[in-house]
Parts: sequence; C-alpha cells; structure tokens
Amino acid sequence: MTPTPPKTTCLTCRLSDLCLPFGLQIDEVETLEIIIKNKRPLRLGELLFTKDEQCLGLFAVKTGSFRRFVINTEGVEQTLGFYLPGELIGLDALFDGNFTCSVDALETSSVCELPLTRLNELCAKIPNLQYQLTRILSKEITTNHEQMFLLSNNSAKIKVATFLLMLSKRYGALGYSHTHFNLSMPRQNIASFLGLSNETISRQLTLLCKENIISVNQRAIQITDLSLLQAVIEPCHSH
Amino acid sequence: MTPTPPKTTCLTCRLSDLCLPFGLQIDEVETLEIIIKNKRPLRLGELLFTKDEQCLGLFAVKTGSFRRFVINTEGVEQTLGFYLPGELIGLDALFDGNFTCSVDALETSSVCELPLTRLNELCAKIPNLQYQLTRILSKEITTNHEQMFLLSNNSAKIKVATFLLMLSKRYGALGYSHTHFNLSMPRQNIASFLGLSNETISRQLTLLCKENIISVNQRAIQITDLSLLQAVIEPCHSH
DNA sequence: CGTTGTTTTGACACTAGTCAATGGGTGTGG
DNA sequence: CCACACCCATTGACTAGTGTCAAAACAACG
Repeated sequence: MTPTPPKTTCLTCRLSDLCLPFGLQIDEVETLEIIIKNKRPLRLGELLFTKDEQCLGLFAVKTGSFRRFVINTEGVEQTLGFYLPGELIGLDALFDGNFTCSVDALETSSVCELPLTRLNELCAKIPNLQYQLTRILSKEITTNHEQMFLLSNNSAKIKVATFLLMLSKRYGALGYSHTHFNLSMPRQNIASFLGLSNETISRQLTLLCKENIISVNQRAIQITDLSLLQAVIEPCHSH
Repeated sequence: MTPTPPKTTCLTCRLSDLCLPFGLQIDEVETLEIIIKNKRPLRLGELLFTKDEQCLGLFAVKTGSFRRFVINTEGVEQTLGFYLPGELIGLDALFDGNFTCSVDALETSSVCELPLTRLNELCAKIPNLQYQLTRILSKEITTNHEQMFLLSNNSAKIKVATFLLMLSKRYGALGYSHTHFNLSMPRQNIASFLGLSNETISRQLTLLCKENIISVNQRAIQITDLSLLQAVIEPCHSH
C-alpha cells in the first residue's frame, strides 16, 4: 500500500545541489537523468545490498535514511555509518566492483540508482560529472578522517555530543531544522557506530538533558543550547 | 650531505604497480612521467604540508614513510594514518583544494609530486589514468572503513595485533619481509593512531612477546608466529 | 660520559562495559 | 476498549580494561 513516489527529476529535485548533479550545466543534468533508475522504496530493515555482492550501480538517497554495517565472525553487527538524503552510497565498491559493507534502510526510504557502466560512459563524456564524482569521493575520505579522529580520541560524552552536532549539521544542510530532529536509528546503532555500549549512549543523553543542553523524548532530539553543545566538544577540535 | 637519489622513472620504478601507473599502457606511463616533479628528500619530522594549506599537487611516496596528523585545540597531535612507499598522499584535498591534515616524514623519505592542474589535464586525456585514480580513492575509503571498524570495536590487544598485521601485509606487498620489519614511528604515534596510550602499546607488545607470538627489540618487530597473531584478531573479523 | 628522548614497568584511579532489572511505547488480539 | 506481549530505552550495581602519573631502564647522540 506504499504510495507511488512522485516521479522527481534531477532538475526539480531539491537535493541536486548536494548530490551528483552539483556543478553540472542544465543539459548535462538532463543527460545524467536519463540513466537514473528509480527503485521501489525500501522498508525498515530491508537491505539495499550486502557485503561482497557485485556492485552494479551507485545509489543516491532520495528520502529516508540508511545504515552501513558489517557482521563480525561472532554474528554481531557493527554499524559503520549513516546515509541521509543527497548522499551517495557504494563509493567503496568502485575499487574492485564489490560492496565492502552491507546497507539497510532505517525507515521507509528511497534511492536513485546510477548504473555503473552508464555512469562511467557519462563521466568520460562530461568532465564536470567526473570532477564532481572525484570531489564526492574525496569528501567521503575527509568525513572518514573526522570519524577516525572522533573514535580514537575521545570520551563518551564528546562522542555523543559530536554525533548530535554532526546530525544537526547534516539535517540543517538539507533544509530541515538543525535543533529539532528525530533519530531514525535505535540507540544500539549509535552505540556501535561510536564504539560505545547502548547503556552508555542512554546515560550520556540523560546527562546532556540534565545540563539543559538537549532534551530527549525517545527518538526525538531537541538541541536547546547549541553553543553549550559545541562547548562540550571544544577540547577535541582540531585547528 | 644527503646523496642525490637515483633519478628513477615510473617505467623502471618497482612501485609502479602499486601506484598511479597501474593499468596504464607504456606510452601512457611515459606521458604521466613527464609531469612528475622530484622533490628533495625530507628528513625525520620535516613537514610535507600542513593542514589548510592549498594543495598544488598529490604526492606518491617513493622511499621512507610519512605520518598524517592533526593538532587539537589543546595542542596535542592526533595521528590519523601512515603512508608507505607506493601510496598516494593528499587525496582528501581533491574536495576543495586544501589539505585537511598535516603530513610529516617519519624518517628520511622522498616523494614524487604530481601537480594537480597537469594531473587533471592528463586524466581527461587518459581514461585509464582517471580510472586508476578513482580506484585509489575508493580503496582509500575502504581502508578508512576498516580503520573505523578497528577503532570502534576492539580491545587494546586486538588493535595492536591488527596494527602489526596491517604493517606486515603492506610491507609484504612492497616485497619486503612480512615477518621482520622496523617500525618507523615511535610508540606515541601508534598509540594516538589506535586511540590508546603509549603505555598500553608497550604493555600489549610485551604481552604478545610473552605469548611467543612476536619478539620486539625497540623499533624492530619480528612476527614469530603469524597464525597465532591472526588468531588474536579472529573474533573481530567481519565476513 | 653525561644529556636527552623513548620505552618499559608499577601503582592507582576512573571511565565505560556487563549483567540484570525496571520502565515506557506500540501494536495485537480478545 | 483494555490486557498483554514485545521491543527498546533507562537505570543501578558491579567489574574490567585503560588511562594517568611517576619512576626506572635503555638507546642514541654529542
């Protein structure tokens, strides 16, 4: 009974400036648009792809959110990242053509698929597209470095605060409120992502509440004092 | 008094299959070679570049080793990665043209410089080169994911064992022994990289020695039982 | 041979993990 | 409409693993 999503084009998509079309001429966007395949929306928990599967295309998040994870030898899931609208999924597979992680939907979510062979053809024809893809790959590396910095350094409090600020920033860039948002993932995923236990996530959120920095109601987060939250992570910032 | 390094070309460089020329035709490699600038070797501690500096080119490690790091607001250095011969430095700067980290030499080391504007021109002309650059960017993302997995999950023992195995693999790929090698970085850098204290690094190395898995003499590491070392990290492996 | 920087070792403290129990929302079926 | 079950989140008690601080051992260097 899921309603058919409105057929948006890259030209009318409000995400296009965050996504692959950024920096392209209108006629170039129109050419890109032709190769895009719209997949049916995925529901909570449905897999977009699994690790070691052959990569036939990249995915751009249109609506909803996704989670990247791997499963270790003991069967425990390790969450490695989250994807919000406008973000590209599958960049790690460009190396040898296979996905190195699994990705599932955190809620009802939809993606645009960019078939690899056609994307490569197009990149060869449109230098701006190749350029933008390279920029996105490079940005992903920078984001990873920031995550590694966060993981290797910091206390639980700083990790949780940074996580909230990161989401705030990403939601803000999407045009949503950067002080009120709903977490689409359970505590367990945040914990795994930050290298903490879910009990610690709970406790840190409770502490931030008691300091009147945020207020939490289940998955709903409100940042009541953004500057105080930024002050929490101050000692770990690089300059 | 540093001796002038022998003027190697990409065609005769034994690293070329690990580096940017991989997959190129001979005439393509010859074209690539023209744009490469040889910089004077750097000594221990010398900076290749610093964070926020404008990126004029990428660097490929020719000899020695480098360290990527940032400095936080309290002045503490956080090591984020190491570069061995054949590896490309500066990929994070392709996003907006500025380096996001600083890089210094861990020993007397040399690099080939690839000026960005000329590299971009060449990528437009040689599809194989563009393809290889994309592959290298993607591989860097996968490597980052592995590092994030390591950092967010694991005990000090597993981190140290994984670090040793990672070096073993990289030295092996370079044609060096994968059971005997010298660490080019002090314990403090390893500690910072793994999100541990340097005392913990010492203690874990001592423990691995007592279990007859490795032997350590200052910076010299010998892996005496590779399969035991692999067994140490078994529970954290993904499948 | 002394100086300096790095590594190792020891003692202790503290953060975060584990285990267990409780609380709260949501959805289903009687 | 309510009762129950289930899942997720929270809280508490306790423990284990690392960090911190300090001192000693060691290597490199002038």
